[in-house]
Amino acid sequence: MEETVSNNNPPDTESRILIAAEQEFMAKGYAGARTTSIAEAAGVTHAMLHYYFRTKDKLFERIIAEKTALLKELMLGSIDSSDLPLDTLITTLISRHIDFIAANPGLPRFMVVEVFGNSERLAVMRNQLINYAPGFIADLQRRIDEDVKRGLCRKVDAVMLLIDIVSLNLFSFMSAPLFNAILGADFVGSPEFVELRKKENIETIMRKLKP
Amino acid sequence: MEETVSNNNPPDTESRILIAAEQEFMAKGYAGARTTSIAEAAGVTHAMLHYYFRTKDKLFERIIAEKTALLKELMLGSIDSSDLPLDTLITTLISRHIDFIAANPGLPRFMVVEVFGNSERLAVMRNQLINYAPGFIADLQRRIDEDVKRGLCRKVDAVMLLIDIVSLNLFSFMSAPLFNAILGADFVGSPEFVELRKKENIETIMRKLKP
DNA sequence: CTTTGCGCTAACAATCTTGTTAAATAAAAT
DNA sequence: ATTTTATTTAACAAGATTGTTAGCGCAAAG
Repeated sequence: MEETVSNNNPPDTESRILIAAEQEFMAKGYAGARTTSIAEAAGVTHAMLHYYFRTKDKLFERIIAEKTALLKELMLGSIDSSDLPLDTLITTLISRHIDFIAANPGLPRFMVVEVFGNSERLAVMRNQLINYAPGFIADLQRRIDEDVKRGLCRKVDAVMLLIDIVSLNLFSFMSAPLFNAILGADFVGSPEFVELRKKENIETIMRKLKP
Repeated sequence: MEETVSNNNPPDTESRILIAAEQEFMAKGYAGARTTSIAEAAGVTHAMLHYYFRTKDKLFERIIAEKTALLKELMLGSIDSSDLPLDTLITTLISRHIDFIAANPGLPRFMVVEVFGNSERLAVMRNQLINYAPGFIADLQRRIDEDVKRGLCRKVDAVMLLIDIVSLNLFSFMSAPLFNAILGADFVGSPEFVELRKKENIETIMRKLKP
């Protein structure tokens, strides 16, 4: 098994670089990040960064891979819950998604800026996740269609529904400074805001589905 | 009156630099943009860029100012229509907003990355727009409350409603490559997608408001 | 004990990037 | 026509940024 970053031992050089790199890349993006700053933050010579990861690019790919793995976990978790009744499923989906975002506050912005907006990087990530998505979407559509027949749900496209959910969940966290400017300092990220958005978005989506 | 960029004369040096700078900054962000690339794309010596705009920073501020002016126009237009009935107002709001985004495809991403996510730059933009926002929000809340009393509308917070609208409208356009990967090449940006999102988002928001 | 390999450091180097400057040219004013 | 001002160019320069390399020390393997 590979060595993990988070154990009780003091982190070794490689881990320290990875931790610093994650912070720097998330805060400033690929173009804005400096390998020297990363090395400094990690408390190592900047030559060490190249010794362990060769290039800035490869170090970045490594961080992207970690983040992709996180998304994969999230998706697997969603698929796990897919035998719940439709309304419970969607409530759980939104709730889990927002909890995930709250636990990884910088991630949405990072993903949109560095991956979702970049076709090449997106293709790489897509290949890592492609096995999970289509099955889940088809499954969700089937579930919706069943409930439509029973008169419990309006006819809705699963992809459009997921787009709505992701949009509603992600945007406010991506634009945290904007929303803090509107709603008061440090409101986004507070447990109250997290719960508020959950409730609000679940309500919005449920009403969209009601016949 | 100040000289505009878009007239029939061949654009002068300053305009050419501005056009190239806009493209470069929108495509790569502040950190990723190179003044030499901008100068090259504009077909001028890179010294000219410094002659006209002194520094990369000042050039960037100029682009930000232009984009802020665009947003200001959008907001003014929204306030103009604020004497319509509530449902028409919101339909118009969403429709106008999405048309605006479709006419300025790179803008949402640029704004979120370079402004909404950056407290200092956000403060500058906020000062340019602050005169318009609070009045509009208060106005909208008053309109909602009126309709609530008449039993035409559910009790909803105007700020939360606007957050929902902006989230639903912006996110898919910001993540165009992601959505194209899901929905098929070049789907986002097509007139069909624009109209689809309009319809979908209006429907979503209307259902959120229904008593 | 010696040797091998790994982690590490310090110094160096190539290229990129932003910004300056002195001088040439064109345009405008007097 | 002459002076003044604005625009442009080419060359230069400082510093940042990524990446390399030669060699040191140390621990483990032989």
